[in-house]
Order: sequence, then C-alpha cells, then structure tokens
Amino acid sequence: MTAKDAPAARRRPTSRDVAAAAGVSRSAVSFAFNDPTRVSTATRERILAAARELEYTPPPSGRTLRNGRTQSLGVLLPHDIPKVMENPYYARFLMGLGQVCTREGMSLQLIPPVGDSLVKAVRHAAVDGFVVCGLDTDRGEIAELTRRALPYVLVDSGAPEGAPSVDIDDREGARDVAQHLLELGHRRIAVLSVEPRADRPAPTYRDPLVRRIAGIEDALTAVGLSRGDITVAEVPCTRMDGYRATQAIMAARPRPTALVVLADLMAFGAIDALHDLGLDVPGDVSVTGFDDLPEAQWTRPRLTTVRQPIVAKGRIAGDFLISAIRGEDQHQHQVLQTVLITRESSKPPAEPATPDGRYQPVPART
Amino acid sequence: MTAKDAPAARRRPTSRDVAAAAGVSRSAVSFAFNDPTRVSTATRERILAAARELEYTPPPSGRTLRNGRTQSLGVLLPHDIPKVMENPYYARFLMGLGQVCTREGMSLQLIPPVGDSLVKAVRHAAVDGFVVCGLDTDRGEIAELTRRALPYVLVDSGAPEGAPSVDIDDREGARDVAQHLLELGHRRIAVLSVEPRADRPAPTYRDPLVRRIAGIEDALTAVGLSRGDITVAEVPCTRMDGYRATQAIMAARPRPTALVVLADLMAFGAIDALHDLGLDVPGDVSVTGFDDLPEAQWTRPRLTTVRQPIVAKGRIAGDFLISAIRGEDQHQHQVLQTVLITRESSKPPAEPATPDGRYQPVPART
DNA sequence: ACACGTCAGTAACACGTGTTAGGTAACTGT
DNA sequence: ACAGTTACCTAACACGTGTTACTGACGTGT
Repeated sequence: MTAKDAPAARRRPTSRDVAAAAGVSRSAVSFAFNDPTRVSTATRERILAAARELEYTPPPSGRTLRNGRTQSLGVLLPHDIPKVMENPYYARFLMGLGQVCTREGMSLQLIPPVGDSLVKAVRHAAVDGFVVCGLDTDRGEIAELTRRALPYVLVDSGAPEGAPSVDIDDREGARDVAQHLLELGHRRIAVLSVEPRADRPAPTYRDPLVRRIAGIEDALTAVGLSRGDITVAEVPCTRMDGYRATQAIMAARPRPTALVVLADLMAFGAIDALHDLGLDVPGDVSVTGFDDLPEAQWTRPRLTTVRQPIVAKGRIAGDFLISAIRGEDQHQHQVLQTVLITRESSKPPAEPATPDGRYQPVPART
Repeated sequence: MTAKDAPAARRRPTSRDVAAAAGVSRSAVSFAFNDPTRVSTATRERILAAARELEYTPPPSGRTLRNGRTQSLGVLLPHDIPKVMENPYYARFLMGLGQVCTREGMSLQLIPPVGDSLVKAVRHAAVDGFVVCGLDTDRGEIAELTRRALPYVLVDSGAPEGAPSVDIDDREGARDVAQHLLELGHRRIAVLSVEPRADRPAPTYRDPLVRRIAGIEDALTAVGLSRGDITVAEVPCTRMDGYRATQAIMAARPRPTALVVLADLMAFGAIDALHDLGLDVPGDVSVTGFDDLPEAQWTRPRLTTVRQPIVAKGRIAGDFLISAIRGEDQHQHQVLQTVLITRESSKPPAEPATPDGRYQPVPART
C-alpha cells in the first residue's frame, strides 16, 4: 500500500480544498454554506457535493475569529463543577438559563475557576457573554470582565453599578423566616450559614449571605434581641457539611430549639443529622431552609423554607445578557421577591413555659 | 468633551497596540504572556504594564485558531437544556465529568440540539472533544462527528465500534428488578418506559431502553411469561409525565399490582400520582425505579431501584475523552455493573390467593 | 447599436494570535 | 583581538474563515 492509498495522517480538508474540487473560488464555498442567494443553485449543489465527498465541514474557529460570535453563553461559577452540580439550586438556575439558550439557539458553557482563579477562566473562555453567579464583593474578576469587553450580568451580587443584575430580596426573606420562628416562640436559635471563600487572602463574605444575616438581625431587633443572642456557624454549602455542622451545633447545652439554615441543601443534611441523633423534627428542633428546592417538599417532615424563584432568576439573567449582547443594554436591574413557605418542619418549641405562661426567654445578658 | 476625551466606541486593543505602547514587537508581547523564558524580565514587566494600561487581554479567538485548542469539553445532549436539567441524573453525570474538568483545568460546554438538529449543534461547537449522551441507534450525528474529526466518547449507546464508550449493564439491571417483583409474587406488572425520540422521521428507540425491556423479558421468560403479559407505556422522561402516565395506567381493570419504572425521575412522579389516587405504596401497588438517584432514599416510601454508578460513568467518559484528545486513543470500552437496591416501595401483592395458595396468576391467553 | 442594470463569481482584505527561523549585540575564552 | 557562544528580540508565516468591492458576461429597453 502506498502513501497515496492510505494517507496516514491526512490533514483536515479546508474550504480551499473544496473550492478546488468543485472548480470554484473559496468565496463561492463560503457563500454556498452561508448565503444561498449569492451563488446559483447548480454550483451550490456542486459545492455541497464536493464538501460531502471530502467530508468537509466548516470549523468554528475561523468563523469565530472572523465575526466574533461563538453562539454560546458562559456561566461563571464560584466553585468547581462537581461542587456546583451537587446543589440542585444550580440545576434550577440552569433550567431558566437554558430556556433562553433554547430560544436563541445557543449553547451553555460552564466555567469554573481554573486553579482557584476565576480571572484566568474569564480570560480563556470563548463566549459571547457571561452570567456571573455569586460573585464576591471582591471585584477582581469584574476588572477582568471589563477588560474582556464582553457583556455580563451579575446574579446575587447586590445590584452594583455598571452592569445589569438580577437579585432576590435576601434580607426580607431571611427576616420573614426568622420572624416566623420567633413568633412560634423560639428563642434559642442557631443559624447555619455558608462559609466565606477560603481561597482568598482576606476572606470575603458573600453578599447574599450578609444580607440574609442582616434580615435575621432585623427580626431579632423587632423582639428586643440582637445578633449576640444567636449562634452562627459557617460551613461549605454541601449536604454533608450541613450534616456535620448540625451534629456539632446540637452538642451545645442548652440545645437550640430552632435551626435557621440559609440553604435548603444544607437543611437536608441537617434533618438527616437530627434524625440520626434521635431528635424529632419539629418536635425537638424546628428546621427552616432557604431556596425552596423541589426536594424541600419530599423530605419528611416537609421543609419550611423561603421560596425564591430560581428558574425565573436564570431566565431573566439570560434575557438581560442577550439584550446586552445585542447592544440594547440599559443596565437593567431586577430584584425578585421571596415567599415564606410554611410546611411541617417548624412548630412551637416543646420547652417548659415560664411562670407567666410564656416561653422561656433567652437568659438576660450582663 | 471631544471625541478624543471619550472615544465612544473605541475598538478593542490588540497585541499590536500593546507592542507599540511598550516599544517592542508583537511577538515579544505574545512571549511575555505565554513563555516567560523567551523575554527578559525587565521588558516582560514593561509589556505587562502596557497591557494593563491599555486594558488588553489576549482574546481566545486568535489562540483557538492558531493552536486548535479550546480548553473545553462538549457534552452533546439529547434534549434542550431545561429538560436535561430537570433530571437529577444529569447533575450526577456532570459531577463525574466535572471532576475531570477540574483536574484538567477545562470548562464544560452543554450542547443541546439547535432546532431539533444535533448535527448543526456539532458543527458549531468550539470544543476539543465530545461526550455524547444517549445517542440513538440512528447514526446521523456520528457521521457529523467523524466529519469534524474531533475525538468523542459514546455514553449509553451500546459499545459500538469506532469510538470509545461507556455503558452500564442495562439488561441485567432490568432483569434483576423484574425478577425481584416476580419473586415477590407480582403477575400484573406495568412498565413505564421512556418514549422514543418523536422528532425523527422513523422513531428510533433509545438503546438503553431497548436493553432494559429485553432484561425484563428475560425475567418474564424465566417464570414462563412473555412480553405480551405485561403492559408497556412510553412517555417523555419528566416527573410530570410519570405522574400523568401513572394515572392513566391505574385506570385499567384489573389494576396492575406493580409498576416497573425505568427512570427514577418518572418513578417519583408515579409515587405522587398513586398517593393522589389514594393508593398505598407498596400496600396497593409496588413501585420500582432505575438509576438510584440520591432522591430515591428521600421519598416516602423509599424507592426500590436499580443503582447505576452515574458519577463514575461521567468520570470515566471524561477520562476516555481526555486520552483520546491526547492521541492515546485505543477505543476503550467500559461496561459498569448495576446493583438492585431493595427499599420500601416494593412488597408482595395484597391480592387474594388462588385456591392452591399461590397468588392469582395472570389469566391464560387464548 | 448602445447605455444600463442584473447575475454569478472572484480577488483581496481583515480577524488576532502562536511559533519558527533568523539576526544583532553583548559576552566569553584563549 | 578575535572566533564562538549566549541572550534577546524581530520578521515572517500559518491558522481558516466571512465579507466587501469589483469584474465580466449576459440580457433588456429604446
């Protein structure tokens, strides 16, 4: 067998090869693929036949370089993909974003930090725009985004200037759920929050969590308490970390009667942990979540939580990004409302009432 | 304000601009960014300073065109993104794939069909390789994949020739769960399967589903029954379709005593439907799933199902793809085993026993 | 017969980078 | 002092396309 018979590593055919095979110019090939009106149907057929024969298909690299469009949206993620995919929150969010992709015929690129650096990730991503999820108050990445001169939309970053954004009213949502527990009579309350980014030199708290803590303080203030009267634990947002943190929290004496968890995923772990500790929910401990993932109504007991419209958040973020890419950008901002969903995981504490018939108040601080 | 003060639509700076600003050649700029050994540290600093000043960052389009690498893996999806993201199966699968991305510093591109055409999607995607999920026996897309001359790995397509692949032993898994129900004494069994792709001229059944049906037949044959003795319904793989299909199935008289659902997601919907119909699971109807999603142990009753190692499947597919991209391709194939997980949603039927003390057999066919 | 518009197709440019071969000055050893 | 090596940098090429301005041929109305 000669080299001609079986060209071992034949290079990929280019539009030039097709042009030669069809006896036309390279431009004609391009037109045949993209703008049928510019060539006669006869030669168009001939060109496409030649392309089929050579197994030619126009590679995206050239087109991308030429007209600057990739037909794909980037999602800048705060963690690596496995950690993100563990949280059903993101599945919901991507459903909303996916609706936009379907409508616009685009694909979706999941962009995790490379080696703990989102800046590098932003640099290398070949996309038409970014949806930025849960960016810190640290604005290093934003600087890189403006460098790239690509449109972007900030999600859960607190409606900053200079870019469109989508947020939810974290503060009110957290206030509602804390108020709910306080009205039920709970006073020994533990909060399970999401830890700050550990990979930063000066760890910065995530904006939504700051707002949620503030909302809880609002509710405490309204009944004459303050942040010092509750305990706050911070762990990574995984089910397992919620499980472990709850075990640690429940070792305290006196034990909290209510657990305010600021993410449903961790609340699921918390319920598991309480079950394994032999504690009844909500008999011994009330548990509340945040997000209202679909799974929240499949747990037993079903989870009292704060519903946020996650799918809508993704869809709106996508819509904002699309209009920014089209240059219709007017830096739109949207704040979505939350709703307290009261289910079975919260009820009044079973503590002995005080002499005056009210629940035991938190001990006065000196 | 003059145009010089506020250049309205200044074009993005290129490496040439940086070179001019730093008083060096364009090549030096490239080296400063990519290969520090090729330029003195002094000028490197000067170049980077100039780049920072001009807010220059090398765009990926040029690099991609030049060296043909995009640093991202493509996942070819059978449905649009919202439908895919609804199924926790894919979240698990992407967790496994994400592990590989983390290790290799790559991003992940979700590529849905554009206008019902995966071929177009394959054409436009700028990736280094494809993981192909649940491709039909129809091989139109594969032709386009070979055209693109990009590496790809087939998942759940039945170990074809010409490409690496990852599969599970669908047939044995389905046989196990069917045998489990038959041994419990069930004879009136309904199967809830996933519908064939409706968007095809000649609808083709998905390979894994064909294998699972075959496995059920294996179990039936072992007890002297055949496929005609069971009913099979096919609906899209969503929770809601599982719900509706179950309502329809349960309208039949005599009612089935067991429901073999070939995807956990649909089984969740089935359990909902049975609950809403006032039927007890497993008292009135046993239900089994397939996949063993984490959610399967949070339903009440907890779901008897066939566990498949979804995360591992994703990771192995990613590993195969990486080695194919590196040219170490030897068309590896892997078939992963399943395990029957017996939980609470299956138990013997509560039917009146026949005179000989055995459960009512299926009526003989004429 | 001639100016004119239309159609099919082409040459040339632009997109922005990475990298190879080569050239110049400084430096080193004898 | 001079040949040889080294350090640094540059010119030039290649990657593969989409699109604008243009050319030539052909038909058409007067």
